[in-house]
Amino acid sequence: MLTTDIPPNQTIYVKNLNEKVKKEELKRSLYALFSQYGRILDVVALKTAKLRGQAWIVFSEITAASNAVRQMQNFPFYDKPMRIQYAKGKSDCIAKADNTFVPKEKRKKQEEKTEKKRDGSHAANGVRTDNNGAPAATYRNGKPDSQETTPPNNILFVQNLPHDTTDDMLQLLFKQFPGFKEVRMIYAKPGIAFVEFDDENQSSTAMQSLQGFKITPQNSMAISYAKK
DNA sequence: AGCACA
Repeated sequence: MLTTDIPPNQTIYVKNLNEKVKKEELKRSLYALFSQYGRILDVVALKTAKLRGQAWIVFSEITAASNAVRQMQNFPFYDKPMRIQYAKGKSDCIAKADNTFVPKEKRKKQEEKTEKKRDGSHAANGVRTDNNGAPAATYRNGKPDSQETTPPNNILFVQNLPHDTTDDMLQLLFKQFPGFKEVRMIYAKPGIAFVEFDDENQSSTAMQSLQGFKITPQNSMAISYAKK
């Protein structure tokens, strides 16, 4: 029996996570890593005995979840390969948007009755406030204007990072692009970093893909070429 | 291994 007999869900269930990573950092890194597949509505992680080492990532689209399940399968994350499946149930933030949310007390045997269609209430706005309808990432957009100000460089200059961003978090994001060499955080100046590639074609690809990428809902990465 | 939303 494969782990794939769970029906597709817009929420993915990730296990075999490194349990030493603190919860907030874990959530931020997961958000950063998985935003490349689509808009993320919520990331849930608990550190209780039963639930540590696991997380749920809620996408706005099932297709995003499917791609994430396939493409990030066994991805080495904090030195452990991620094991990814579809979640078994529906996430609360989705249920709230659905109006099918049942507060915690009557969680026991709650099954949906055969309601065919609730007209009117589609695309409900009850979704969590995490990202106010802003795109999770602008990785499909063309050239940012920061590109026009400084001539191309194999080293990128990244700004507007959360102040507790670590090299590893940035590395997770940038190392997916060919030619990645290294990340250098400037700890004396929180919020910025340099990311080096082998050549400027590669740095430019990474820049366009990650331009505006939201590491947190408040922090869109601003990427430009480093000055020579 | 472990499927929740404090």
